[in-house]
Amino acid sequence: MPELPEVETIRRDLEEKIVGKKIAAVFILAKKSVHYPATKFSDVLIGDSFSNINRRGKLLYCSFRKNLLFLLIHLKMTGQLIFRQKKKIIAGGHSLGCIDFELPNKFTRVVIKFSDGSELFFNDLRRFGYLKLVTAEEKDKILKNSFGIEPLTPGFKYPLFAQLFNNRKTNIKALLMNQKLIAGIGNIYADEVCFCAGVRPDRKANKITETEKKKIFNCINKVLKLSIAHRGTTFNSYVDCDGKTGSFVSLLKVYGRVGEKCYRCKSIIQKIRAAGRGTHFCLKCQK
DNA sequence: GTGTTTGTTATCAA
DNA sequence: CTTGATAACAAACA
Repeated sequence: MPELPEVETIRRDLEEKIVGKKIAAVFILAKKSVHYPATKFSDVLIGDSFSNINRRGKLLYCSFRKNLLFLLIHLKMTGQLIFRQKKKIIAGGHSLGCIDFELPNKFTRVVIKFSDGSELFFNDLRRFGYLKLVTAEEKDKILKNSFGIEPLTPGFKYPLFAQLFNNRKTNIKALLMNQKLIAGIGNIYADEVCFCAGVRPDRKANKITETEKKKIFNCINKVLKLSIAHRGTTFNSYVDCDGKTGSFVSLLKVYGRVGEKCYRCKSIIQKIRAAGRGTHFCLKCQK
């Protein structure tokens, strides 16, 4: 379940690993995962190279050196982007510079092969994610219409954030997960931010006090930054571009901890359904 | 066989 | 028109 910290980790990895490398071949193993005619998709990419890897919320968008189209990548729930250097076979049959699982595997949907022999694998168990080619105009339209304030940027200022609460009758969890209001927060970080701020996730947005709003604002910055520093949360299928797990899972305070003791007050973590999602919180620490 | 997992969109209601 | 709540999708696992 890649959210902002996981997608940002992948973005930074890709920037380092694939930018400038010449694309030699593209293999589309699942047509559904590519939102563009398959042969044309390959034609556009082959011979070109990535020039920039950007992110807005949970969406990656990449530009190319030559072609003017943009590649949008959404991992949805189970998408992975794994980069593998060319296999180096050494004496004894072991290989160097490889991750410890087989690629491609049965969840590999697209493979992009570079001219130096390295490969990028798009794996997606649930097939919700996609690779999509769009024009600059389409890209701009999507970025403008689909996303609200971007956390961790200079534009993420408290007064702007506080405005989102005005006259909103929905609960704070739904507000935090609404991509058109704030970009990048999903189910895990919505729960973690609410715990950090001491606010129950099912509280109505328009009943949240000024002090609480400030706490929520600060907690968004704090939680997301800390998670990025730990290369994200691996709960189910998320891995970085080396196929490695993120370690923020060990710092989760409430998500996935139903029935366990709150680290802060020792009372039992509750689980309810809010905004249509499994929602975790501490009765004592969150009001 | 059943319930659960979630990012996003579709749909319907107010 | 806006907002909100809910279902649906997909696929695997316990």
